Amino acid sequence: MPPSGKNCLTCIVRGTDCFCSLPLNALHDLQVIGSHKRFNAGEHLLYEGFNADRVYIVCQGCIKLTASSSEGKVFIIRIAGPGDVIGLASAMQGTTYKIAAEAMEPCEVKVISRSEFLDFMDRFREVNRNAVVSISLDCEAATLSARRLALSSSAAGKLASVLIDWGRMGQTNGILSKELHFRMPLTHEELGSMAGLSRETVTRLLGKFRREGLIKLEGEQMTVREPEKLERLYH
Amino acid sequence: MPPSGKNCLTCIVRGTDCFCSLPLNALHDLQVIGSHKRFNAGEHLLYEGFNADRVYIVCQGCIKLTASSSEGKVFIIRIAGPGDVIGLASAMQGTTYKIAAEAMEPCEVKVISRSEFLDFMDRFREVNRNAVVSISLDCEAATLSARRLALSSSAAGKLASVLIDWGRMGQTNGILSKELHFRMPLTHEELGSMAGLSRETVTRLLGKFRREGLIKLEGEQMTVREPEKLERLYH
DNA sequence: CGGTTACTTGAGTTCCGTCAACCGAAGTGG
DNA sequence: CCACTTCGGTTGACGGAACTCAAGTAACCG
Repeated sequence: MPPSGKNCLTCIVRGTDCFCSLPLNALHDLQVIGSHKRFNAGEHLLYEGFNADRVYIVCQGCIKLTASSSEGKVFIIRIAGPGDVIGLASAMQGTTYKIAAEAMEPCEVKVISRSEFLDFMDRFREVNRNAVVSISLDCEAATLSARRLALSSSAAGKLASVLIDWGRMGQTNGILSKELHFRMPLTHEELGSMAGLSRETVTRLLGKFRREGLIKLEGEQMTVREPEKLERLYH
Repeated sequence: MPPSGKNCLTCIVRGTDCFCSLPLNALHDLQVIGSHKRFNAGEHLLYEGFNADRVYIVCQGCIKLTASSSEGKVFIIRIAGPGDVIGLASAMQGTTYKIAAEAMEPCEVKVISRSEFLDFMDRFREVNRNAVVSISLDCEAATLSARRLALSSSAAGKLASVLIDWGRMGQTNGILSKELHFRMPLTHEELGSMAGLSRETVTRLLGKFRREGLIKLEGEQMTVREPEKLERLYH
């Protein structure tokens, strides 16, 4: 059975920063409100500028949150996964979405209208609390992106920062290990979109990092051998 | 009498996105919790990395929210003013502050401990709602900064975007006017810190904008004559 | 008047984006 | 089965934009 199985009560997607970590009575409510929906890879859940009249809770799959310029340049702010809520900040303000959301693989989500979600928040203080934490996480992710782009003056620093942040999230070996070992399914193009760099520059830098022994690549597996050294490229 | 006069009930700082726009009973509570404090220009309210155990409500004055690199480079994420809450996102997550806050002029703030604030949120659903909106605004500001830095490839585009965003906030003529007229009290250094540019580049670009008739400068008064044209520099 | 802060301008240099060509793998369709 | 396309990655050459360094001006203030 997939993580969700369309049932919020038996769903195994939980965790400290997971929106769905709620007491049973709230989960009962969550189960019956909104609707379940699937998206294929490449499909958009929502677009920038649209009226923020609903929120999405990710049940399964990865979703790119992006901002685009009129010339077609794309910036990836964050990649949302199971347990994340999408569109919450804009919906809470009752304005328009400030970013777009695009499925990176086949995804399952729960769609809840703004008004329904507001009611849901009013009924349970835990929902309120989790919503606040969800938006806070969004806020931190955006802050981190901005800081990266503004403070690391070199392309190497920006890319290093993206790799390390990504690695710290998806680390597959123990936290205690000095090395970071993780899956890196993103294309150079996507890494570039996160770091504000061109695809070619990403290729060149990853090659350089590899040659210098800072990272190791084996297919989708990436190992950052010396996180501190990589981090110091920030300069 | 200054805007606040240390009394939340008679304070005139209100507005749609103001945290203190609350019903009377909540204001009564707000009046008695926390403590009132003053900061001189240049003093720090909080530093990056510190335990997020309190939040600040700005009563009066402007406060820079900044991120700094180890080399001393500074990035200004946002400038908070009366009615804004500082440190909320980090406090809600119970982690550390991700940014620093520095008074730009003599300021008055209300300091509330994290636990006291959480209680306050639990007592009034309106406080909850306003806290959510406050964090959402933070989130949007950070997103805007990130988008600016990532998507505008030229320095001119970044600076233009900072000027226009600043202008739209502090506009002193009617909203209907095509031109943006506003106070620009920031130094070139500060503008650079917001746009991710060096001080010299800001000087050169402002000169260029002025020579091209895109903006007009009279002391602290700035007029953006052709916002659309300036905005198109985004390229 | 000296000291500080902000702004201005010039010269030199480097970094990275762009353009272009090319490779290998995977998928598609007749 | 093979020609064709697409996608992701790689590498080289080039040029321009912006950073840095440096020197100098202007305004303000005790």
